[in-house]
Amino acid sequence: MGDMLSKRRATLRDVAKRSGVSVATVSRVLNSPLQVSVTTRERVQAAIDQLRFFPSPAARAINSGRTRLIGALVPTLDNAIFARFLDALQATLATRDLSLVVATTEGDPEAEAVKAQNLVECGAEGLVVSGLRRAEAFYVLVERAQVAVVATSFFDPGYKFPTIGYDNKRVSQTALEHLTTLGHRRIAVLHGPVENNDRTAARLSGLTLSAGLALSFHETELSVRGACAATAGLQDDLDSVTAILCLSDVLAMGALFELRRRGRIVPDEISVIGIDDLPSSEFVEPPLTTVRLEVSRMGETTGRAMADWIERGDMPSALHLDGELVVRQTTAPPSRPDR
Amino acid sequence: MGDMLSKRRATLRDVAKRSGVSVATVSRVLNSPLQVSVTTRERVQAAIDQLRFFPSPAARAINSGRTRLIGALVPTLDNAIFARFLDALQATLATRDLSLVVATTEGDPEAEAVKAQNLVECGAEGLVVSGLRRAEAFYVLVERAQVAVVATSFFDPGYKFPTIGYDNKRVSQTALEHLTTLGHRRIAVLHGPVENNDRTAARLSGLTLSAGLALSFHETELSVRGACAATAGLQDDLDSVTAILCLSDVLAMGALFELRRRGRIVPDEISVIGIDDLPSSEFVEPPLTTVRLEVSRMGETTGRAMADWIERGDMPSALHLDGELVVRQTTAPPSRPDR
DNA sequence: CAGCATTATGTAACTAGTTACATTCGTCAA
DNA sequence: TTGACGAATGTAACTAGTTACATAATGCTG
Repeated sequence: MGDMLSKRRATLRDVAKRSGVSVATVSRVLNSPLQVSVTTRERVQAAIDQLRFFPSPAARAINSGRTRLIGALVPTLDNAIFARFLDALQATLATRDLSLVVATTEGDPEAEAVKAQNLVECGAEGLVVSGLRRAEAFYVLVERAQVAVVATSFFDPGYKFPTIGYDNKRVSQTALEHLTTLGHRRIAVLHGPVENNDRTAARLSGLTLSAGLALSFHETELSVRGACAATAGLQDDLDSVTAILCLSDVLAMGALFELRRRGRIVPDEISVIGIDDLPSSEFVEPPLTTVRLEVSRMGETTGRAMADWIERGDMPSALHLDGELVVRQTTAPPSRPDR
Repeated sequence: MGDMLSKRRATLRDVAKRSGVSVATVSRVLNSPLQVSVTTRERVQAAIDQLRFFPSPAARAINSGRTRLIGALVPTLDNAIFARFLDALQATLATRDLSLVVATTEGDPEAEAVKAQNLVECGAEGLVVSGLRRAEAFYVLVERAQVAVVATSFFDPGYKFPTIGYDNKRVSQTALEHLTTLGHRRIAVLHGPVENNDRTAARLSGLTLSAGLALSFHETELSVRGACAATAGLQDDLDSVTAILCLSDVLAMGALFELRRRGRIVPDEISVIGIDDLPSSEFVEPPLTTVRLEVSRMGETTGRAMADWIERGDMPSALHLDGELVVRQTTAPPSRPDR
């Protein structure tokens, strides 16, 4: 035994020396063992085991020019939507032997640019971002580092990068139409912060005022707690309104909770609709009517698109995913149609 | 202008040639600009810009011996617990200039070992795993690649790797004690799959039968839907039992939902307690009594521990986090104390 | 103005692998 | 016996950076 010398990690050269062959042969044992005769192969393998040799990823990367790393930039992981998206993205990339590096941005484009720089510096060959607002620094970085970029969570064929996602404007329209079709005319809209969240902005832009329609907008923190508070803050408005349109399910849950606390019966007295369709949306009381966005499909699609781009060089084209209205039990015609 | 030559990415040598200095000088401009005179610095910078030079991460890594990458292996991202954990972990690592590579294992140790191999091959200097069961291949890998490993989601000072987490046994005992203190004696226990989930197993092991205590165990898929079905399946048992102890909040939510559907009043007719304290646990109806596990603190702590280990070489010691009983409104003394 | 310190820059040897090309050796056919 | 071929292996030059050391150029002091 001669392990005592191992202060430093063993290198290819060490293995070569110990087994009395050249570095090339050791490299072959690692990468194309069949090219090496059985006897030497075994000898080299023994040396590898004895020295506990492990090839340096960096050295391999420098030769192949590949890191097999994809970076993802999302506002937060602590949100079922992004978590599910990343779960699917990671799984899909894994099937293509790509690993996923994640960074969170809090929705701030400047932070995104900084984190993107980090990701690229640690070797990301491609970046997945979400939302449409980028900082200037981001474009500079992409130009410099020549990384592939796919933007998700929205759809816009005219965007600087390929986009994979929903037409957020249309999605909120779907929700609104459902309410208006039922006969609702005076509707409160509950939405998360518009600042740094262009998906919210896009969804809002879908809610245009048509004749006889009265919309009141209420911004709140994007959380159950926030939505509770906002619903509580609606106060008297609550009486003048027959439905609450929540721009995401988390908010709808808060609204439902607060309405129940105040003894308002949903959907008899007031209707509620969300957007997203979280796993738990089906299980709140009453089960939530919502517009389903299949984020895990978005994740898969994004993963495939990115892998194809990186691997085969075919830059993906923008891909539109459709939101699907899921009618459950929180919406009904207004009890006292007011118009 | 002379950009037309840029078929290949520009290297340090290219920049050196173009600006008429040596490679060392270019390297200095990049890493310690103050050592270079203003005039040459500007000249070099100009060349860098013109050639759109971007230093190769791999080449840097090979010299520094550092990749600044930490790998995390979790069963899934599509679970608020792990997502929050990773969110905190990522954020903490980011403050130490480390990036997080994630891989999901579905709780399968074999899959974990394979993914761990991938992570190490793409350069991870440390691995964060969760749960205590490892595949043999995992140990071999760690030995070979000399990576730092921190195990989370449980606490065991005698474990092969430093552990950061809860004493799952004690956590479930806390929940059980709360119920017994209230006077419950006949309790149904709802838990997720034991296979490939040692946290569940540990929690179960905390539920020892003491005199006069009757526990019935019911395994189900770890989801709201699964818990609904399981609760429905309880059928007649439901009458003989005064409380349901759910080994995680997701299950408790399913139980609550199904109980309401069946017209059982919680906590008057039956008590329910969970473990985890999800963000929404406070907002279900009625608000869920549970044992809070601060996974984001676990994430922060793990991040710090890992960074210290990697950076300063101090291997962390096992760290125990306490679960905290949060009494809300789903538990009460049994209405018809049976004994 | 010599002497010496300081600053700026260059040379070349590192990091740890991969790989094109050259060499050696044995086998078989002519 | 010689030439050809293929398999096995070695040599050395790559990959793209960093850095120890050497050298040149400048400034300041005595």
